[in-house]
Amino acid sequence: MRNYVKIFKALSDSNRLRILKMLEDCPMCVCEIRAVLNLANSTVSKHLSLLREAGFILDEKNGKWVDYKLNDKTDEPQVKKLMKLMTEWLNDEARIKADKRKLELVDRNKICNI
Amino acid sequence: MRNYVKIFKALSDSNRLRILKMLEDCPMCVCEIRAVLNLANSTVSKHLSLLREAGFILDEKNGKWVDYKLNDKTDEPQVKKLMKLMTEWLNDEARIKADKRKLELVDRNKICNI
DNA sequence: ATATCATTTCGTTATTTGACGAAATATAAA
DNA sequence: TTTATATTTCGTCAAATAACGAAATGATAT
Repeated sequence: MRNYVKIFKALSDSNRLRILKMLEDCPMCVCEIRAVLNLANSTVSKHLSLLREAGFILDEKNGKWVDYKLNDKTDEPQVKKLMKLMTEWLNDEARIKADKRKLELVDRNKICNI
Repeated sequence: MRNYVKIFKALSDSNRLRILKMLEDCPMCVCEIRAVLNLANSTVSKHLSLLREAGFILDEKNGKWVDYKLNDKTDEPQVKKLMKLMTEWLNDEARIKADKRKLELVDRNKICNI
């Protein structure tokens, strides 16, 4: 039960939904996500840790960055099912489409250097 | 987007999940739910209004009671899909099974009269 | 019409959440 | 090894949430 609540809580914030939808396109580091969402770095980091604890994403060290990506191969059936649904949902939302466009222009070598 | 958040928020509370699982078995009034969950009447009423606003349940006047029931025929695809999943999920949880057993013993003519 | 009773609304309180900036950590580059 | 920089953790604050009891509402039954 507790785990179900954790999973649904992870999905019940618009910034976290935006993050998940962007990660469908490609892995991203904290400062790339920050550049799109216009949030503080620490805020993005917190959102990512909630998504990770719920099982939706994985992190991977990559040079000086930490890349976050969807946990596509999860063996948790609930998470797997919800991630599948999420790929079908929200695709027509203006906000989501705008995020994805903005994401294409983001170059981690330029936008970092806080 | 706002609607997605509302839907997931509705599912991200254990008392609301317990309510939804009980409603799979039969419609219930506020004081029946209250008797199973051991919450104040007003608290149950609030949970029900959140579930209703998210589209998961409907209410129907029935004599002096208001019966709440699952909104099985909803035309909102997200709600429909999630309700389908919920019927498959949580069935083995001890808490849910206990709720359903307790529910069978509840007689609204006896347990109301607060 | 009045009394009864299920439900909702209101006001309050404690807890959780989402945000921030600053400090701590860890890795890469010089 | 020092410096730069990406990320996380910590402390704080404002807003949202979940709980309660009391009061208000609405419908039934006497």
